[in-house]
Amino acid sequence: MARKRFDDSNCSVARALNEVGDWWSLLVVLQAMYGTRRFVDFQQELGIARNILCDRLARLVDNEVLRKVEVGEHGSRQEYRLTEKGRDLFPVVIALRQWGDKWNPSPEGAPLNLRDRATGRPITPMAVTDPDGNALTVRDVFMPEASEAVLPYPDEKSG
Amino acid sequence: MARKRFDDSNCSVARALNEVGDWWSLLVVLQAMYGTRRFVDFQQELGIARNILCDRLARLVDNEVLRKVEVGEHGSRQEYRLTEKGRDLFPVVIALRQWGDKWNPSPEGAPLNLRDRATGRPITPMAVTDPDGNALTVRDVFMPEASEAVLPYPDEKSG
DNA sequence: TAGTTTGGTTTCTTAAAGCAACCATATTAA
DNA sequence: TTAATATGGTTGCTTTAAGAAACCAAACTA
Repeated sequence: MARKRFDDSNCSVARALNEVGDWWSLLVVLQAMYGTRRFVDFQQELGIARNILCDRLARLVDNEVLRKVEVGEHGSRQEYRLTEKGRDLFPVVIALRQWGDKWNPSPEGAPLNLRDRATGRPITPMAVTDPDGNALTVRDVFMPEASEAVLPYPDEKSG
Repeated sequence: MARKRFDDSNCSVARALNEVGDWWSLLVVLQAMYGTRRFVDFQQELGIARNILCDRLARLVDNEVLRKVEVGEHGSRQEYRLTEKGRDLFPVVIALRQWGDKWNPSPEGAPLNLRDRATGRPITPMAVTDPDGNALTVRDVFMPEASEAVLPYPDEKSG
């Protein structure tokens, strides 16, 4: 690939993608959210090559998205658990899932629905909102610092 | 790369990543949200190789995230504009940005802040919520269909 | 004591990313 | 009128990552 790195980008999206923006990392995190903790389980559930899984797990640990924990008496078993930083990717994963469900509906039919464990009620669709909870589209927002008043998204006549 | 494809995966996150899960696609979408529409502008702002940009734009058009529009009398100028599907990635991008700002703060200092164009008020942090707007963590939710009651995320004692 | 589980590493092949040069059309500037 | 420049690519080459499969060592299990 000869990938470009974005460590030093002053765009936080680019920096975020640097950590979880490759094909597998976010799926590993998702799988961890499903409860998977063991190397072999990640490998089987995702169908990922072992060397790539190794690399991704190590990088996610380096970036403190996962934590490697020795379990068992003699340290022969490891677990990979989400850190707070990792669990904090929940909104990202759910936003992506909802986008996928909306625009590329599952061939299987019903999308996965998540519910509040306490009340049994379904989660609500994610949206960017103002402090009153009103949804905002990309056209409703602007960046105060931006010199171009037109940013971030100019309206189009026919679109 | 010899990348694995997820077109037929019945996981909508995997299918979503299939469309916008590579290094560049989401940055192209982000740039489009900033108002960029022209090939050369994408190229300069992102510092992406031209052939890769070509490929990504074509794929985003194929996937109906972008729309290619001929502008100018003689069709010598094109613009790439977000479709509704593309604009609908706004929550994904913002969730990712907020995660990046929280966990990998900009070396430059202040994170980019977005405000409601109408009221000037800042957008709120994104969260997965119940119908009353209460934030839910990954530990607060479950999947009704899942045979394993423990899914999606088992609590850990020391985590 | 032989087999299995676990968590890897190594080697090799394939394919994608990045760079730079090239190219055709259209506009602008001299 | 001609030359330069902007635009939107394409082509060829090199580097590097992804994927598959084999190998491996420690520990547990039958």
